[in-house]
Amino acid sequence: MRFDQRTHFAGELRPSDVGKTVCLNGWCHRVRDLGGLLFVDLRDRSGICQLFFDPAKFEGLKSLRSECVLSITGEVVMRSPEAVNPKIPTGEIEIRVDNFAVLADCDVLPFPVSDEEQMENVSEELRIKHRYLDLRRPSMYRSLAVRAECVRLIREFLDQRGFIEVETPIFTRSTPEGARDYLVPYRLEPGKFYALPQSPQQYKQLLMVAGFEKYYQIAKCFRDEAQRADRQPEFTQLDLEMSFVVQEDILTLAEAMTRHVCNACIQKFELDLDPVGPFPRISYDEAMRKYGTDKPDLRFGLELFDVTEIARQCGFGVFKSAADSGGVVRGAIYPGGGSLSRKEVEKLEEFAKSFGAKGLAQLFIAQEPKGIAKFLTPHEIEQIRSLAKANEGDLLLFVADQAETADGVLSRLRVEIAERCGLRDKRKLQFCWVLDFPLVIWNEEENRWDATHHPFTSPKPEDIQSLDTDPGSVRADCYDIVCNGVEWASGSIRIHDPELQARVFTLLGVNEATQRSRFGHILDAFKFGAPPHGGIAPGIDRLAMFLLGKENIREVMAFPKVGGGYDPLMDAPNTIDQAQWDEMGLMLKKP
RNA sequence: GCGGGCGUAGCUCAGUUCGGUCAGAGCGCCGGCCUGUCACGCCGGAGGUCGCGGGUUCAAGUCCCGUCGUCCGCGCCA
Repeated sequence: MRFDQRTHFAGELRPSDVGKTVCLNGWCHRVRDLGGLLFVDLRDRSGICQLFFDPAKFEGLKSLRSECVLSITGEVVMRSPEAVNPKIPTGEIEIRVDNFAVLADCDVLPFPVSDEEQMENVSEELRIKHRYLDLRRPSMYRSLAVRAECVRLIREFLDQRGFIEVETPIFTRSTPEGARDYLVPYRLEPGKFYALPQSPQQYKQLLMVAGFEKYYQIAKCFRDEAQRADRQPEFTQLDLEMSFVVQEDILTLAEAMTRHVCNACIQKFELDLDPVGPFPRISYDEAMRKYGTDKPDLRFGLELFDVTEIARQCGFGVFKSAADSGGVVRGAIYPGGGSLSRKEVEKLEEFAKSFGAKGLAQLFIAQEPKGIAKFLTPHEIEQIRSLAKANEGDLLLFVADQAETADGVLSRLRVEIAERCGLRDKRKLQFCWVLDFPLVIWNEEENRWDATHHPFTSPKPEDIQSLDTDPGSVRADCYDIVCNGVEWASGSIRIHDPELQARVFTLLGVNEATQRSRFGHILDAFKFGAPPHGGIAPGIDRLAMFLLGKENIREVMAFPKVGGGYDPLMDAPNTIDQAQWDEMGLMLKKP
């Protein structure tokens, strides 16, 4: 089809363009047919401009339907003062159309594309099935534009500092550690499979051995695990690695980059966010002690407190037995919670139970303390009040259980309390560093040590001596960036000494034969002059979520999948032809 | 793997408590009217396997059982 090329973008026309004859290409956003005159809002990537049609001059105006594709020529004219629309940037002018052509018709739409308010409630599956329509909405375009700008700023920042961007393979080998792999059958040897990378971890270390020194990649990662609002089966990380660095070098670089990228985006897109400040640093131990989690939301205080020692001595059976059986008694503070109704407190208890608490003991701080006060002496109550830094009118909530359970419950309760108290400031992106993770944690079920981060993470040099005697006490050169209670980036200094790497593998229960078969390539590589190196990997999708204030990762991905990893747009995954089964040498196992 | 919410017109929802004028609304769509709208307005109309299957009942959108889909969460996510 022939059509005239546009001379201008619809959203950029202003009174200064009055008198010009322009050609616009775009979509029919909305039609207003007043009988003796007709208006169309024409939309393109840049915005919206009102078109004026004189029905006396044209045939076929009935073919102007929502979301059809239009090409028009006409003259830019001023609107009369009372006809100005202050809601849109082009509202002072309109186009008097001389010629128009419908380049493509549009069927009845599955959802109201032009109505952002109604689109809020449209089912996600339907939006994703017709994503090409959903993405026509200016708000969706803007989300992807912010995301693209993040990536552009990252590239610019790292390129200026001498990094080289390298692509690593999507077809690689399975590493049974960590998440479940996505597998791709290998045609030439039936029974063998590629795996899609959970991250480019090993490749980037090999690039360090190769002497690239400063590498990054905007890398697709694949993990076959259950989805969440902020997790998709395939997602994107900024993967970066540097040689001849210590932990401080990575921290400095990553923090500077993050602040630069965020603040530039906030400014460019006029995002509803305060500038991102320096990142506080806290140790893993401190995070666990104060917040019960290694990803604390630091927009507010509400520190947890530990009353195990008081509990051990007290006359309250629930507390005492928990303390005596190796558990803990920890608590959270609800400022002003003394005025909550019984029903509201019950809701908090239900909340706690849904995360595994057996109960939620309450202590109301007042002239006449209530709740579990009757089981405690005035001295004990005062000790607890002091530990909790509580004042009159506050409510203290306690979980008595094994430390892991108590922390799990209380860390979530703390966030819930903050939410109810309006302490989760939407304007704030509170990044922080969490440092000094333990190298390994004991896996009760499998009866072995697991790597906290991954098996290539270096122990702190000063802790290596305890590797064999007291592995649980060994800290790692490992660091996370957390933002508003969400893990955003994770990194470490890597082991570059094959002997130390072998010792760590042995600690993790990976025997020598398995080390050879599964990690031989990287152990070999390290024998040929591996430099000290380390890196970090922040999530690109989540960064876009932070900046846009989105709770859902699908809002910042062009073509996301729904719940079970299903893509309603492509109808994938799907069956394959018998010939493809045969060619792959595969058969379906009968259930 | 588990728990909870939702599933009724193209879209968003009401109706499900307590089975019986209960096939409804707004938007969209179609037709008509309309010379300054911008969520245009007014009049009229079409449109439904109440997710699917089974059961109870004289009678099921409504109650029971099963199942599928989706959303949120738990487990999982080196």
